[in-house]
Amino acid sequence: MKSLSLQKLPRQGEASSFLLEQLNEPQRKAAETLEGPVLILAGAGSGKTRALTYRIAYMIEQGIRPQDILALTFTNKAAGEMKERIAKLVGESKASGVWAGTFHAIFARILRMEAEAIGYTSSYSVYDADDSLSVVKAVMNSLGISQQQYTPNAMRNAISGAKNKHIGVQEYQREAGSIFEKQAGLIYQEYEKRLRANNAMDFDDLLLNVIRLFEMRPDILQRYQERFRYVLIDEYQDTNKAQYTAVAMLTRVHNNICVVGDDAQSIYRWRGADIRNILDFERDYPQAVVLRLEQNYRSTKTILSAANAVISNNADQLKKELWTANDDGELIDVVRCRDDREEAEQIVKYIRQEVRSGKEYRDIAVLYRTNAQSQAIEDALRRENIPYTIVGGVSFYKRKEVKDTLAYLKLIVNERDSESLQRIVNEPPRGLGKTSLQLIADYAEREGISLFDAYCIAESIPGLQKRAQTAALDFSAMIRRFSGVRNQLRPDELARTLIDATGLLRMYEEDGSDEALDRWNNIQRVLSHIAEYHDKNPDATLEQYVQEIALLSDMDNVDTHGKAVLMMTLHSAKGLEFPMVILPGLERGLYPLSKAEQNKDELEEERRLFYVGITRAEKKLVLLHAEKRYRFGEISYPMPSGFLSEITPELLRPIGGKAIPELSAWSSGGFRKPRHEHDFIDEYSGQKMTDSSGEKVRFIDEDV
DNA sequence: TAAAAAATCGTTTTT
DNA sequence: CGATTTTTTA
Repeated sequence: MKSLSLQKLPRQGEASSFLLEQLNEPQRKAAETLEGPVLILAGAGSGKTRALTYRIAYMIEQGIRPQDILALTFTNKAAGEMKERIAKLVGESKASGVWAGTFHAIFARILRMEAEAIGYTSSYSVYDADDSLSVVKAVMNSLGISQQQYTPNAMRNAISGAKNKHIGVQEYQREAGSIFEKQAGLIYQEYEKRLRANNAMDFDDLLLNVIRLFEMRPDILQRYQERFRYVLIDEYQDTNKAQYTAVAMLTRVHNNICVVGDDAQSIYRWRGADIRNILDFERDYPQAVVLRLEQNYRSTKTILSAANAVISNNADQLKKELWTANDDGELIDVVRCRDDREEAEQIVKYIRQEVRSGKEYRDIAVLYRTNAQSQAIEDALRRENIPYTIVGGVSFYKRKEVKDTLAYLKLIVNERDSESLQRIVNEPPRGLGKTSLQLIADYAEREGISLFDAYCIAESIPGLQKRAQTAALDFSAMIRRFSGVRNQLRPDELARTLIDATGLLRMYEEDGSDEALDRWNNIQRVLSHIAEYHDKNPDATLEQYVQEIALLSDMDNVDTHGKAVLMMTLHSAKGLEFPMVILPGLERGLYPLSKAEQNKDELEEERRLFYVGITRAEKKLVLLHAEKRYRFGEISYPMPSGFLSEITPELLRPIGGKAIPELSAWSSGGFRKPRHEHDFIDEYSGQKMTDSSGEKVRFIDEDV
């Protein structure tokens, strides 16, 4: 056991390493305090990633073996960037030895290697939220629980919530009080049974099963404890109970755990993130060294003051004071718009103006609360020929044809994956309708065999039509044919011939409509993606590809250096920064969401989200809100967000109406009754404003 | 069985 | 409003 005193600790000014010279004082401390628990409270824009990468580089420089280091991040993108930056500091060969990835990706890898120990095979399937929802529906059906009374989504959330809190079926059922919870307990139990039967894990299982593995097999735990002598965790404020537990187990022996986070940026409570993990770190690790990175290098004084003012309204937080040596910068524009359409036009205007003054499109980001908001803005940008990239939304991987394609691949890797099987058994149509499917499923259940095995012996299923029998047999034979050669063929070739054999591509080709063509293209994209993957990982099997792709998000492929304005949700924007940030939709009911307004904790989370949004901006921040918005196909007249009045008025420049005197009145609830549209136009039409470039701009009445 | 028509829903945020 | 699911019809 090493102790701190054995460590070579350079005194102030006595830089021991070229690396450390490039850091400020607290960053350097963060980088050189290698042994024991370390908590780094890193404010927004304080060079957190820099401290972390230099720390790892310094470790390697100090002779720690790269493969002893485990760095856990929240997104694949963050992991990739970290690796890249480490490689720049210590060279590719050393950097590639470091284990860096998301919790889910790293744990999935561990589980693939140790699958047998917990009753899985290494070719287990990973179910995303959609898959698991569909299992919940099936379970509710078979248990005879009405989907009217409780929505499958609510049930899935209950199950996932329990898992994130590391609560198993037994415990959940024991603690269940309400009828809802009792029902959820039953569904939970059956759900687990089915996933296991399918040799499948959902996202939450990737964490839980690692804990189970470690609990059941101390020998295996010990191996990984030995292996990961140094563990670093980024975005610690967003870890959940399961992640906390797994990491605690891993680090118990060497106790070299270094976590970085900012409680003010915790925005995943709804997904089970437990802010106590970071708030209680000092209690959990009494010997912990606590460091604060409080100098912000990113934003102007104005932007930072606004952020500080907003977040100070939250009660529960660790004390830190973020400051900056940067200039005051421009005031923050608060733009009041007539409706969401005008809001989009205003955004266009700002982008235009910024580009005219010499900025690139990529310097600008539009960050919204909900994906639905992107539509109106997207239309306006397209109309105006402004290049843009939308992150997230309807994810590529969530599209029907892409999921179908992957389901075929998953099935040949894991025949027990009944979820994937049901998805594609009649896609394209093979003459296997609802009744036949039900008949086969019932038979499989009765005989206690897997769904796939039932398809293989379709000829002996009573009541099944001749035509359906042949279809089922042909289908299962095809799957088996490919399954048998899945380790002989190259993954890309295998995938291509399989998809060819399924007739999926042909179906869309024959359809010929624009939509079908689109789908055809998407399938081709998947296939070329596999080819690309094979080029990069020549030894990887299709099995590995299928498992890795399940953990990929749209965010991971975002090009922040491209030539387009970026549009995404605030959640996706965490960790990014832009010279100009535009935040639309600052209205009550939307931001904060109406659901959060009643609940203090949820309201505070919304506020942290706003804080994240503000602190993405380097130079210029624009806040917009509309007085009339289409929501749910209906017109609503929302009040401006209460968050707006939390910003010191001196930092704001109101545009589009007499916003200053009214801001506080609005947000304290003094907003007038929804007015009729003609009132509105009477009041504002023709009104002229001056924008920051000094030119006359017409805000209303400007129909494009 | 499959395609077309009608009804029903629902909205945070995502690894 | 738009996507998805259920019902009707060929």
